[in-house]
Amino acid sequence: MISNSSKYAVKAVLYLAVNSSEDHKILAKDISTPTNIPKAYLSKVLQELSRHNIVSSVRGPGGGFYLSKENIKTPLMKIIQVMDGDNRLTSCMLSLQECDAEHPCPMHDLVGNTKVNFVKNLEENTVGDLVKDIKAGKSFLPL
Amino acid sequence: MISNSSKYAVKAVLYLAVNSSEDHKILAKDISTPTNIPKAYLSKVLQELSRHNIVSSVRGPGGGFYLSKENIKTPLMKIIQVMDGDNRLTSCMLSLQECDAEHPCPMHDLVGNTKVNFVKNLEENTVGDLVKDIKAGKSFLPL
DNA sequence: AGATTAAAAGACATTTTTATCCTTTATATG
DNA sequence: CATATAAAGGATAAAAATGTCTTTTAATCT
Repeated sequence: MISNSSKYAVKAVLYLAVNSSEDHKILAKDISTPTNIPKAYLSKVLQELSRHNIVSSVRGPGGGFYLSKENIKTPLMKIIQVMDGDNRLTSCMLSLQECDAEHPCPMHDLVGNTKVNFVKNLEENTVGDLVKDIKAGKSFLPL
Repeated sequence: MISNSSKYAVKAVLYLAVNSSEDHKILAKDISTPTNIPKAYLSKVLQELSRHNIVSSVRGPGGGFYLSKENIKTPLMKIIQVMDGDNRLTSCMLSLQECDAEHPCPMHDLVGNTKVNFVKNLEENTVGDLVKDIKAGKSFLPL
């Protein structure tokens, strides 16, 4: 569905959203351990996320990763786009060029609405929205 | 969403469903050309599909691939399961073990219903169902 | 300034996916 | 039976995804 890298990215961002702040930054290794994401690979993921302003980072002593107020407003879709590219979720199920509602491929209607809803949800919901659910006990990040 | 191999598989099966029959078998290379699937790779895909009774094949002169009456009843989900395994579409968005309706991960509800519907559609619809749509002009396989 | 800390960056290794090529086996036909 | 045909099977190659390691850069603190 989405790549491992995307899963790692979402997990790490949510972990930061729940546990970090501008004055409580978290080291890569301290995200790696509770999330079970290999440290070196996670570092690469965080680096990429940082480059796209999805997470914030500071080097040196007292440094680490955290989410700014801006970062928290990131739509989930952006995380997936950065890690997996634009096409993985949105492209035609058979990778045909001319596939749309008027000229659907054989799988289009089968998947069409549900996929569109899915992507819409990812675009409309931000990191902050998910954190609200976690804090309200509506969903769980087992760490 | 689904792998390239799955896309190739669905395309090839639909091509056979529309163009072949037990007394009009089609060679791998004659599927490869119109579908733009690399011949050698397609052969591997067809081999795998044949092994799982999703397509039928006969060797030697006059041989080739075709779909039997039974083959046409194959649910689309089976094709994807054979090529991509069981988990790609159905597993938790964050690959967490304990993620279900009662104990949802943060992305579960965001995607949950739409994903369940999607998989249900793939399970309920067969190759033959898609062919009906194609023949009725409701969808298009551009070949 | 020098030492230490931690992310950024680059190089490299492994695994999986995608793709190609060559040999073998089954089938049909002269 | 010999030959040609076409899928099955096996070996190999290239590309992408995943994972690791080392060096460099930026920041902090004596």
